[in-house]
Amino acid sequence: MQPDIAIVASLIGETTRARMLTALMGGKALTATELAVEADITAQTASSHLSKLVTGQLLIVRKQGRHKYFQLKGPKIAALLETLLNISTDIASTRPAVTTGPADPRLRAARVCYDHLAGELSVKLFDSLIVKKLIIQEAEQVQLTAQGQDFFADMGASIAPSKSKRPLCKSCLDWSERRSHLAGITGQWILNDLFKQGWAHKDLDSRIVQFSQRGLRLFRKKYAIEG
Amino acid sequence: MQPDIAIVASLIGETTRARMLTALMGGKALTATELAVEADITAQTASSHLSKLVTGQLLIVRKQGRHKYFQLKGPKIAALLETLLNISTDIASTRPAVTTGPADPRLRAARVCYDHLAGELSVKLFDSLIVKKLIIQEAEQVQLTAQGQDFFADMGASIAPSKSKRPLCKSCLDWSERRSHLAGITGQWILNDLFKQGWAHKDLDSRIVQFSQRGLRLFRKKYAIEG
DNA sequence: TCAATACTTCGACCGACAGCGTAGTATTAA
DNA sequence: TTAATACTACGCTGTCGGTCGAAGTATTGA
Repeated sequence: MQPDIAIVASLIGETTRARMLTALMGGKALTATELAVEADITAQTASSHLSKLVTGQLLIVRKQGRHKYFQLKGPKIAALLETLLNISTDIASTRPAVTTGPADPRLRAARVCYDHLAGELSVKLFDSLIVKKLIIQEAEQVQLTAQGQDFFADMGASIAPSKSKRPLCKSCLDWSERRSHLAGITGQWILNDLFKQGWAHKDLDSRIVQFSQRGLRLFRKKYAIEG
Repeated sequence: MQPDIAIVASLIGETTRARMLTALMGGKALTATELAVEADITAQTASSHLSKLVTGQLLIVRKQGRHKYFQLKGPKIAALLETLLNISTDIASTRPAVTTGPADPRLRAARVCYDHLAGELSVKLFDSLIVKKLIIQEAEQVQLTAQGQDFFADMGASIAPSKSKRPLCKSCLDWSERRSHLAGITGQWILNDLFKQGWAHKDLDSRIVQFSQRGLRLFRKKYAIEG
């Protein structure tokens, strides 16, 4: 009668699979072996987990030669994982702090969150967009202002609304900064633009976004982020 | 380094606990025995599960005499469960339909979804609010129009914004109707108002919202819902 | 054709944990 | 005080499922 929450949750609720899913939040499709390495298990075990995740509809798989590329099935799944991540962070922080240990500073600075930018820099970006009135925030909803639409259009961004059901802008709670950053189509465009301009590249084995000196300077200038 | 998604997900990812959590989505606090009955297990097992859910920060507990009342820890948790419910529904519907079985028609008609109204009637309500331009919907975001604010204010609704971080309006995908209905503070107010006016009452052992003949008529009139 | 790589299937092991029976401790009611 | 109710602690059992080794199937490249 009621859809079974438990089957989806139990798919995520296993350490190894959770690690794989988190790795895939980078948005990039990964092969079975890459995911096996990521989760630190053998290929056989990985294969078993991945088939479960695919039949469980959390992942989709694309076969290419002798490789199989896995990725999150869609934004809904990504959103679910983000929500889980946020709640887990909340919980972890209110628990007798055992291992609050300082995370990798580069990871704190800038990283990929599914398909948009997260970390310190992204929070500053968010603030700057607010100050420049390119976006407005009400409660948990974020919207592009007319100025904002012009701003992005001028840079050649094709972020048409209504194309999909996905919102143009969406605030996403940053689990390292505990503040909002920008998700949604616009957030995605900004990240892609970063890479296209060559201002930064994504580390292969992690979610770290590594800026070049020049890239960081130009990025800050473009979005008026104080140094 | 990274908060562990798996521990939260695994708490939900067990059939019995999932049933308890779903039962608590009614928003009402329930005692341990009530939850044990709901999940069809003994009191001992229920006790064990509930203590896990409390230490896992998904539930809070209030002791009252020899009873212990459990409820979801907050709207975030409720939102997580809703998201899971939606995704599970999606998945269930695209799977070789084994048990699409017709749910309890009363449950389909009107039920409680955490703290707001769900089901056929709620979808019609949502449509009507759109038509009357009391709310507007863009992508997945919903907002109260000026007219809408007046409308609810005239009825004595104290739905002030910015009070909490919770949005005034929020669309919530209905798992029986597969369409949007209204959540958020306004959605909550509407449900409470329903009960206060005596137009409907909530079944004790389920999430069914049972309208009286008169209540249904007045409700439809108030929100201009076609019969 | 042969070798190397990528992934899957099968079978076995084993640890984790849901479930319950028994026996407790609070709290209420008579 | 006694009895009943609500919940909890402990120990046991049975099962589910994650893990890997070994063997097998596809795909690529030489």
